[in-house]
Amino acid sequence: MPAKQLNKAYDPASIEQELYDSWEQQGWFAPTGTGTPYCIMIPPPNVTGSLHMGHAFQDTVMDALIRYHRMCGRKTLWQAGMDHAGIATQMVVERQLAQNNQSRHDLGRDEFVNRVWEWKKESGGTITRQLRRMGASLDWQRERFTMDDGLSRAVQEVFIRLYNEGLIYRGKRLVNWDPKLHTAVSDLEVVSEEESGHLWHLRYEVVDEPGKYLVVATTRPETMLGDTAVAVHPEDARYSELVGKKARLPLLGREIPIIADDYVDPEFGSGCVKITPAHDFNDYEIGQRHGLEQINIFDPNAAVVLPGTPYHGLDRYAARDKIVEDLRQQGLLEGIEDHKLMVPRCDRTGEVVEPYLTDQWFVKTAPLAEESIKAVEDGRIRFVPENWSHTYFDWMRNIQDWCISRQLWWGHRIPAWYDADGNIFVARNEEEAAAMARETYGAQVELSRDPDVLDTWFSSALWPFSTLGWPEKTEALNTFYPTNVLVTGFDIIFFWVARMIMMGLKFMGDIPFHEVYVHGLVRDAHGQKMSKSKGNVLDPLDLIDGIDLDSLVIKRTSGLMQPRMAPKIDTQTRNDYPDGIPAFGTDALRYTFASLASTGRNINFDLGRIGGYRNFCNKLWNAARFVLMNSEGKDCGLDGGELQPSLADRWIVSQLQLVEEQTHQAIKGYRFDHMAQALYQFVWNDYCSWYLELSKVVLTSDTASPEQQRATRRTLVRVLEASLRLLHPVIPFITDALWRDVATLAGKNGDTIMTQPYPQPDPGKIDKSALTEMQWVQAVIGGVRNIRGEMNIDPNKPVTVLLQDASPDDEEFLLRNIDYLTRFGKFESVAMVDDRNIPESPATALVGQMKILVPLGTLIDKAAELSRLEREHVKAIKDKIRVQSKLDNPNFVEKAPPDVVAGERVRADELETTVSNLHSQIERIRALP
RNA sequence: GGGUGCUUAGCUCAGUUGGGAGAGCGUCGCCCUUACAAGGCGAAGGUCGGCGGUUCAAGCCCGUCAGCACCCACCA
Repeated sequence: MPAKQLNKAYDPASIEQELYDSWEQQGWFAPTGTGTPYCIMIPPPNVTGSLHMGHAFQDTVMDALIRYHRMCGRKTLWQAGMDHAGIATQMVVERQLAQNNQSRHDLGRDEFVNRVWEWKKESGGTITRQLRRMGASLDWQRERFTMDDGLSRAVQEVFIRLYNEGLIYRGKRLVNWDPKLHTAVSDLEVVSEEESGHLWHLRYEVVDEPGKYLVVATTRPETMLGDTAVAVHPEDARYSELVGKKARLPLLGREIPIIADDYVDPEFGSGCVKITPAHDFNDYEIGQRHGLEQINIFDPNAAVVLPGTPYHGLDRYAARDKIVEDLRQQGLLEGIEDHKLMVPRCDRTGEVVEPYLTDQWFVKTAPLAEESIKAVEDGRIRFVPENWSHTYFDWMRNIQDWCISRQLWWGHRIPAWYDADGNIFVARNEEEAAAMARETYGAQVELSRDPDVLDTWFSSALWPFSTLGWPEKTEALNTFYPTNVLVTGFDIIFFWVARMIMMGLKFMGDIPFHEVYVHGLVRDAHGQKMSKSKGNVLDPLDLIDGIDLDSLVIKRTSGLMQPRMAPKIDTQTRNDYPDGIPAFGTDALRYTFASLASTGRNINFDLGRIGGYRNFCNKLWNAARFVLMNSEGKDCGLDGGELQPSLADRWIVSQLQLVEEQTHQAIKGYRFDHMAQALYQFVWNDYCSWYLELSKVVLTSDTASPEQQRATRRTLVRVLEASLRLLHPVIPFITDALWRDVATLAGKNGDTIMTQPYPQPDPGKIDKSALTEMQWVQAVIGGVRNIRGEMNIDPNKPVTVLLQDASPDDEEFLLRNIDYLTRFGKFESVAMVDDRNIPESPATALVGQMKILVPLGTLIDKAAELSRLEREHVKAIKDKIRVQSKLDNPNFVEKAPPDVVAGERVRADELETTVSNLHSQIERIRALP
């Protein structure tokens, strides 16, 4: 494509979609070659999900790693797939049914599950479409779903093996129960937050001691219906004589024991605690210790089931009100105080979770955890940043058994059957279970299957090997397991990371990944969590495509949990984005994420930054246009021919080696922010601001030789081409679009940049003398530019430049680079002077010992020049004092390393000259009329 | 109650064996210079949260205090 066809301005929308389609159609996302395998498993997004900023960030990081390693020649797989998300998905479909006034029970289990599958087929792939918009080079050919046949088989296999080893058991335990969903949830799925409540003080009479009573304090008076004891501290003198006696439970009149237990804090409240083993986790423990009865008082809706009492059928909160009122009337309510308490809610439904006694399945985790702790301790698995391993250890060392059964319909059905006596047969299918039963009984018996399904995280835990074909011994497993790195947020270390490690070690006999790169959570520009209710959510696709203000407002204010927030969000949004959000394109978004990917902490997404990176893309785009204009159809040294590289050519090639090295190092340490900054600096400052401008001197010169022009064109094209490859992992679209135009000019062949080798630094190409000389050129030009800027000299007005006190090196540099200097500083002329012929009133700048003089004659703005010089003078004096005081300190000279001392001496000398030069210059300007 | 992390320019953040304080955005001044005004050139701006210690030398190491954020936990 000829250069003139490149648009003048970078327009992401016009390139991105087309390129992605071509990548996918060509099959370039699949692993190829014979290199060392490299594999990342995508954390499978929920099938109900849509892309949020956290995904977009995480996927950018993973895609950058994948593209980098693919270009480095590794046989690279980024495993695609989705999670069936049990609760979330079931809720979506139930909500749809509810719109037609149906419940899942109206449909029946089979029909309901069919309906979920249908929904999944129609709208379950939103997020995979969005991933494509992000440029994610996932191997879609291998896409898996946690409920597909292969993965379901893995789930069943794992369940059966764990059961047979005694690592899965079934039992009646107190679990977290969601009374709305009618299912148990695991500890992790419960989030407790502080809420305002009350502390009720109740009087329990002591049996056989008329008039004597104990006062218990509770935040949940309704649970008193299930009390089976009152506890005091064993050493609490106030109550020691009562221990062993009985208390009479108010309202019901049951007699319950008064017991002593260390758990009770004598300082808190009255020092007496009511014990409800069936509805409180602590009380459950105490009940176990003391052999107390467990009285369940709720049905699955958390309504009271105590036939014959006035509370039967009341919801837990209605029961609370009535109980408190009844106690008051009987004079048994000692008092009520306000109280802050932690309220446990289900993270999916927001419902207050009820501790509830039910039969559930559990994984016995301790034996699995042991090996998993070792794997991190001995470094087989490394957390990045390292401190997350503490979080991991902490949890693993105190791990509780994992409740894996859910009373839902959508999920992997538990492979267990029961006979009429409640005997359990865990098997691959009903026939097998029946055969087992026959063996036990010697006769055919009626079996019923366990209705429950497994926790979604159970199948997620197998993801690193189930996706690769386990339990078959597949080639893919052999090649890609263990995977290289897991990229994830710290919020699911317990849910997922820990469990994958346990399952991987158990069933593969090896770790699931070598490294865990833990990133922060994406927040808004001020560190606030992005949430619908705060109205500060940014949709990655809106940043890519742009969105007008009204649409944004509508999006943010519709479907709110608290509709009364809408006006506030409306105003706030109109304030923050008066013109809506412009389209930045995927590459700019990705570059922004990369630049924010520093270790560990939160990622505050500042809209101000994405604009800067869009501009960076535009810069790159236009640099490419410039290069194409100047090299297409011209001799770029492809056919051989002598080359005479300029200083700038040698310099930029040297800088390229340095930035290549930095880039490799940055990726190795997962410091995408460093990578982004190094490449930004190189492309914008070194390549565009300096090199492209310097190249014009050769390209447009009448006197430059063909050898010089050839060398410059060659350098121009090759450094651009290498830069595109360096940048490609982060900004895949623009780099491929440009590369396809630039490649042949740089002597490269291929259909896409994706599969080109990643640039490797060659120390042999670093030309130190070029670096030194270029630094001098930059300093001289900088000095003159500074004078121009500060003196307000018209940028177009050529100036005479004189150099004083030049060393032989300075003179040599000047001679060699006079073309650069005249062109860049808009010099009218440049010459050496000695003390005798310095002009009347020059502005000055210093380069080492050398003085740059720009005679201004009567044009000089005396005040401006003085203030400029004085600023520098003060700074130099401060530096000088600091350095000198160091050198005056004998301890420093004795104890600091010699090279440091020597360095300071050199610096002191330089500053000495600088100060005196500036001083005399100031005197001279002052002396002017 | 335990634990972790953070505090550096107006804003968002880098600063990895302790040795001359940085970037982007924003601000100010001058320029529509033939790749790019989504641009060019120049400039201003910081007692690195407070205090103490170690050291010749501390943004960096140690202690302590303050503030912020998050995680875990059974105070009824």
